Amino acid sequence: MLRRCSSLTIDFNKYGIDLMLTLGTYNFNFWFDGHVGYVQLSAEPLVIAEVYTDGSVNIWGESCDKGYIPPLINALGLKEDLGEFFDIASKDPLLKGFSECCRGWRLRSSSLWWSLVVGICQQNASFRQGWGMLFKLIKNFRKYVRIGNRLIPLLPLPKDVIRYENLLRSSGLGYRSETVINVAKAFIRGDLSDDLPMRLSLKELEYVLMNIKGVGHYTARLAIALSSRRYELPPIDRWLRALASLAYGISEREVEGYWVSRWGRWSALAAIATTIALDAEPLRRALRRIREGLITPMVTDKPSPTNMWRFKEL
DNA sequence: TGCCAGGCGGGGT
DNA sequence: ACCCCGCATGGC
Repeated sequence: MLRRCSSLTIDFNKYGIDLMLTLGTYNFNFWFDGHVGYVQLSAEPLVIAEVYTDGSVNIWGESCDKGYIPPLINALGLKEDLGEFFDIASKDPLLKGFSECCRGWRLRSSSLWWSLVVGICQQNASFRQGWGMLFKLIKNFRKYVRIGNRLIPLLPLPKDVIRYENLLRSSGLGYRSETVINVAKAFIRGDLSDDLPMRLSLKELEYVLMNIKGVGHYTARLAIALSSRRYELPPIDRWLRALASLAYGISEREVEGYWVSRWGRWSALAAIATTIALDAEPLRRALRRIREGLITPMVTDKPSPTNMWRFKEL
């Protein structure tokens, strides 16, 4: 049970933010319904922002400390100026379409812990499978909080997944369960903490994360991007490597160096945006989309990054 | 029904 | 620095 700590209205247009896109991309049915979104700002103590697409915001918390504004700004990228990113994107063979449809998009950031879980679930799996795992994981842990007359599912914490390890397996994570456990133990030990992204350089952070068995370059860099709003290190996987090789006309081994020279401090954001632009379709189909110039998100009846919030099951 | 999918680590060379 | 393989699971 939470108390409403504060109500405010934010002029998201002033910041160039499209809330429908920002809340609706890579989100689940139980956190966004097309009208209102729930964004967890802190786990302990629990603080949740209830964000309506018209810009009104309620802050709900166990206790009403005043410190919720910086996390809110951070979670929604309120002060993030993506002008330079979209300038590069507007001339880019992969993201030209994205720069036209999606200027108001901002990445919703999440805690380092949850960002790692997200990354792990994308390993060696299709987009659909990975997000299906996360969906089931959240539901299986059955942690809810009541806001108004809604029950909002909460993220499991490191201590939860260690206590109920079996729920990872039954969420379909397969051998990835082991990696999630390793990460959870690192948080319990104190080797990892959610404030690490602010304290360490990105290279240091990457090094620390990669010390965990099951976390490699891809997962570490995706987690860094999702949790720190710093995007210098691109998570480049087989999928993006092949797509960039085709779009830029370079060999796969040249992709990472070229990607960074092209996108600079926006490298990881560009990688994530590419998945949105191509609806995270499996490689074959994504390659075909590039050849056919279909590089903006499409309206489909299948789950995609921009429409998956509409699905009650994944 | 096999085979593949936004990786990874451990084993080779 | 490379290359190669097995790996739990779910979807097709």
